[in-house]
Amino acid sequence: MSKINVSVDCVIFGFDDIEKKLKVLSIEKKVDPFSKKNKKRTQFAIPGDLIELEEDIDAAASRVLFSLTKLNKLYLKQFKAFGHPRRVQQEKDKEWLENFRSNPDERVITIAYVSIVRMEDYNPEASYFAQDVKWTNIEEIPELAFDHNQIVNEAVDFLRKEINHEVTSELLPRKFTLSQLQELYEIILNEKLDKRNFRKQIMSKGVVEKTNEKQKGVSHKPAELYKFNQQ
Amino acid sequence: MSKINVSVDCVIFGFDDIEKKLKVLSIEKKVDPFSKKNKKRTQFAIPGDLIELEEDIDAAASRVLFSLTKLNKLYLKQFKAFGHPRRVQQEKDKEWLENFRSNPDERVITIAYVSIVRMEDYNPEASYFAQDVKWTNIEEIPELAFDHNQIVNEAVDFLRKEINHEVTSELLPRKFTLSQLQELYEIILNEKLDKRNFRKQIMSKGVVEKTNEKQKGVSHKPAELYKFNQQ
DNA sequence: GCAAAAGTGTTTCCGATACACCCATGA
DNA sequence: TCATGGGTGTATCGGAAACACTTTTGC
Repeated sequence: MSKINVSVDCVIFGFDDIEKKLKVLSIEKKVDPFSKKNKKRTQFAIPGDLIELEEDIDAAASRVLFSLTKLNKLYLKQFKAFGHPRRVQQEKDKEWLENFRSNPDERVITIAYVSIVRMEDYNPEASYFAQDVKWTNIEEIPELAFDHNQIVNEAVDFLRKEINHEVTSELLPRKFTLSQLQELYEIILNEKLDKRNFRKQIMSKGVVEKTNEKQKGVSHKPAELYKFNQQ
Repeated sequence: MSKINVSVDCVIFGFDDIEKKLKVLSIEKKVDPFSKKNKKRTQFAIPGDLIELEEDIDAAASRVLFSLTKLNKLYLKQFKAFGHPRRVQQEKDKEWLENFRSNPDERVITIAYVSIVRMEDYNPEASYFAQDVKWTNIEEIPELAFDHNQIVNEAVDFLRKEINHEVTSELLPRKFTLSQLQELYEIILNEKLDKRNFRKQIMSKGVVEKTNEKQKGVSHKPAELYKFNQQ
């Protein structure tokens, strides 16, 4: 008999079109479910929970994410399993585990997922053992539960390696300027790109096309609006 | 209470320097531990087993591989978790599960690892529930237990994508010719490479250096012997 | 007319590819 | 002397990178 608790954890990146930042969704966990809200003891984490007995892992990731944040229908991609035997046995996590898990001392293996969304398209709402949900700049992530800081760091590397037009097509309004698209790449990759080279590259891949509309009401030359090609 | 069986499965590639083939290590499982050897019912699989309660996943991969094949000290790299709820509930696997698992009907999530070795450096020996171990050409893999065919296929893709000098440095004798190295790449990638271009590329990366020795006893111009640079 | 971002081409560099002949050895 | 694999260089192509000025608008 060697059955083990298995969880999924979701690193949800948010592209903030206003602040022009890449953020990560974190939940603030109720540590003690019976404490008053204003005398709360809390802890940050990324959304995650145990998977159910007969549940597919990918499905578990979706369900868990929804149960804690009400986010729905995200494309979640598995990127790595984390399973150090004591990854949930640090002092900082003890109280929460005792209040929310039937076997708080037992190890948990977790399978981590990533996704990225346009922040303004989604409105996460805290639910279940999350008492708050928020977006945090990736340079300002606080101490998280368990080994979640490590998971987030590896997810950032994964995202930067895997970025492509399929990813970015979900992160802009339907009609967008090439400068917006470039800015998005710059934010994810955390580096400046050359405007002319970027445009050449995008156009040569043929993934976007002109809409024949232009920006309006900007106090500079209005930009052409583009859209992603279907498929 | 939602604890789940978690296993590791190891896809061990072998580079066969004689036949010049890429192979995969498979075990022949005892299906019924009490049957006579010559009336055996068997089934092929890649080496894998449940992980233990307090065991690190990477450590489990090493232990399980050793327990079934006596292979030791391989560098195993995690590449993906597989967790379809019915991945161990096909008819073909039933008998083995009933004989070797205390809860044969229960789902198992597995975390898959890859490694690659020089076949002639390792001598796998069947052990535990393996009654035979063998190397199979990757084009000739039979039906395997569970979803192991899928796991092997994904491992091949992973290997081809990740091939580099660190990988290949373990697969040749300490002193080798550039033709041997090229052949190794050709076998892993399953495509012919241009001799001059290959040499230029290898030399420009500076990962190998001359030993100032030459092949002996070959009935053609003897080749220079090279070695990998330390570090 | 000024500030602000949009838009646009050319040159350079580098790595990838294609390609064919002479060399050293054992038999 | 012949069969075998070893060893070598150059030209071409294509993508990546560097780089600066003109245009259109709102104010």
